[in-house]
Amino acid sequence: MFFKMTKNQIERKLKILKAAIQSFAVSGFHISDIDKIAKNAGVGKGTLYRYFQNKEDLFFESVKYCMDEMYEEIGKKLENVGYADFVGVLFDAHMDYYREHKDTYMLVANAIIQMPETSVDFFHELHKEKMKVILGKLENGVKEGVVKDVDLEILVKMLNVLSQLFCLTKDIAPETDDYERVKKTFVNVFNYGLLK
Amino acid sequence: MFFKMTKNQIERKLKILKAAIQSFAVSGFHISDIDKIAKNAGVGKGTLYRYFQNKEDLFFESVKYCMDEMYEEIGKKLENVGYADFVGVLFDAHMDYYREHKDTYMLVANAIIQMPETSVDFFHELHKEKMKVILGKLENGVKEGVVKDVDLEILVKMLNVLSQLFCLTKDIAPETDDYERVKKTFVNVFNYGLLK
Amino acid sequence: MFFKMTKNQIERKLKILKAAIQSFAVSGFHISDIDKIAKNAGVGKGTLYRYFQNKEDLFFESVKYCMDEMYEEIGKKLENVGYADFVGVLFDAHMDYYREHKDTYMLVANAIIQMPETSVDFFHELHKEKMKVILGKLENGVKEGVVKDVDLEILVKMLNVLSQLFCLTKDIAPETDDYERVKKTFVNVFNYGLLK
Amino acid sequence: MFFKMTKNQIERKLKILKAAIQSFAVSGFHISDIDKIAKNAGVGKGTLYRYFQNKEDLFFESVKYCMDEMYEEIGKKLENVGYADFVGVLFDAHMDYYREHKDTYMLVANAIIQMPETSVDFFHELHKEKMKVILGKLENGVKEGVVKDVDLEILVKMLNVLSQLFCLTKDIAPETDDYERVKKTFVNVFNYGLLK
DNA sequence: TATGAATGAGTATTCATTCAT
DNA sequence: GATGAATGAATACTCATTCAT
Repeated sequence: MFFKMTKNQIERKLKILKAAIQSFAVSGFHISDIDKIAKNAGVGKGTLYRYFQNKEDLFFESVKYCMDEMYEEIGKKLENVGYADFVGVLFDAHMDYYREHKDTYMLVANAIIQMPETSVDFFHELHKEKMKVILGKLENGVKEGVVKDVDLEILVKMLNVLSQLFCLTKDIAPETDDYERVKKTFVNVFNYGLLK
Repeated sequence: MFFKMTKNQIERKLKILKAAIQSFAVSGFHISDIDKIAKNAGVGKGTLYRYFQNKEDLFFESVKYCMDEMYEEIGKKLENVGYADFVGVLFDAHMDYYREHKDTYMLVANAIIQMPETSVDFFHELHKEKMKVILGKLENGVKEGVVKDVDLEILVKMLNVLSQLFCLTKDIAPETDDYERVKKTFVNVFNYGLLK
Repeated sequence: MFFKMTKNQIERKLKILKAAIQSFAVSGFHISDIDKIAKNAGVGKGTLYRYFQNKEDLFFESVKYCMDEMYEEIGKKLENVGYADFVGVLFDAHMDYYREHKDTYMLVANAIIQMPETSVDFFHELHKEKMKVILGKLENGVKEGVVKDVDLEILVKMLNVLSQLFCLTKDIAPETDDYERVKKTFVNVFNYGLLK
Repeated sequence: MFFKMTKNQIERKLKILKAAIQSFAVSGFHISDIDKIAKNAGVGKGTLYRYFQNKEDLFFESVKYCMDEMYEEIGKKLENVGYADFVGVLFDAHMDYYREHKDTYMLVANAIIQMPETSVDFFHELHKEKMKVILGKLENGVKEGVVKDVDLEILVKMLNVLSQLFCLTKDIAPETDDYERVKKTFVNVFNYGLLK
């Protein structure tokens, strides 16, 4: 929208984005109120509309921003991990991120369902992109003969989806005392399987 | 709400419920329009409000109805299955149900996210209830020494959640040609684990 | 919109229409406020929207209503008039109507200019229709050899437009003391050319 | 507003005025957008507000400018005309101007209706001023005994108003094939009564 | 002096819920 | 009991005007 933004403008756009993320995460797309978002961001409504075309655009940008941040951090934690620990670290990475950025995390997890039809495809593309790092890691595991030769693309989806869902499933969420129990089950089943 | 409903009233309530499910599944909670639901059900708006307290109530009852139907059918398919096939059959059961009742399935899967705060707890309780059948099955497997002694409650959540999520993840949905590939990965990893 | 309206509903619609006419006449289309119109009509905003699709529709219906009323009354006054008096009576009819229904009159006169593109054609058609009575009258005059054989359609427009414009031209409006002076000029000029 | 404007400033003000006229003529007062006007004029919004107090002021100045131009040209065409041709030439002058400056012409014709209350009186004064030339012409006609001694002020208004209205009345507009027919009627009716 | 980013009052329209018939 | 007309709170978005740079 702008060729060049001043430092101030970049900060301002970010302030709006943060307020939007907060609102979308807690209240969802429909209940979120542009007026309140602007107020919380400390800017006028008109200003918000200078930086974002409309509510949908603001929503999409919010989700995108959160995904970028989240997968950046999760990716880092997986960088120097051995394959035996991979599943456990992935699980922890999700849970940690969830604990520290609950709103952000929820927004990403719920995004597709709330998202207006038009953005869905683009969002899927974005998601695929983010998964590439994790995928690469596992492919190396296969080459080194440590990881079974299952369909990795699908596996990654499973891991990712599961980690997310655990966060959303209230009674086994990271706040729970059961955390270790949950993690153990998750890691065990994934690493060694269900059947004896 | 009523001490006794006549046959006619029961039918009427059901007609409203069906119309509501259809609308909520396709359009979600916020976009769904009470007026249209009543019209599609062939009753007046006032009548709808005799049977359901408000929009939230109607939504909750809709989801409940769908869950009852869905887990009844999935439960049946798991009744006489050996443990080695358990994961595969569960997977198929979900996918089959999805294929035949796509809207209903989506409604159940998305319910929590759209649901107003107040109903969330109750919904979780409901979900737990439904999982009991599957849980019982696996517990027998443990007793018989065929299934590993992992935390089954958590395992059931994993299985269930994953099955659902596959339906929602566009490019591995049951319509895809990749169905068998997806199933194989799912079953393999769950039954035998990721590491060699 | 409604197959049948109850007496109450007809009254209600009329109340809204009256309030709308008042507002549109005084403030014009753009400045008029749906909220205030509803309030002045003593109904809720939602009710207004039951009877009229949107602001444009309300505007168009308002103008139509005024035209019907106005030309009905002007038409009556022209019914039993001899050709020698025709121009004078037409002039008076306009001025009288203006005096008693200033708002209405102004609304009709200004309608086309404020009207959204889409309704303009339909409005022109309506106007033509209204002119037919006056036209018929003059045609008889021609047949009877009392009125010159000029292009009557055009003449009618001239007469009509002029009468209207006099009302809108502040310093010669019917309130002015100059009224008789104005009328005399109008009648003289037209008659000298008009009568054989 | 400024004690002295530099050449540059005069040019700049004119550029803004031209852009405003264009916009007001095409879209009317309310739909016209200050932002776009400034952009089309190639200046910043702030600059526009240095030269014109507000939107209303800009509108008024736009109309004034158009009237000056228009009556200057029409006045010229009437300078050396005999009284027998006067009505016809006046009619043609209007029509010609309309054809070549349709937007401008419409703006002048519609101005009063769109104009905010406050400017209306001043606008009427302006209009009177413009009519003086034509009036003087006719007064000479009376002195020379060629023109009837009707109330000339009123006559001028009639002539002027009618000419304008013809332009605005769609199906007899100057573009139409009927133009000659219209003109003949106009001239005949007026002259027959007007000339001794 | 020129600019255009920031502002927020203002407004058409929708839709859950009520209640008179 | 059943109906659907009436209601008005709620909300995204625009645009004239200001003012810091």
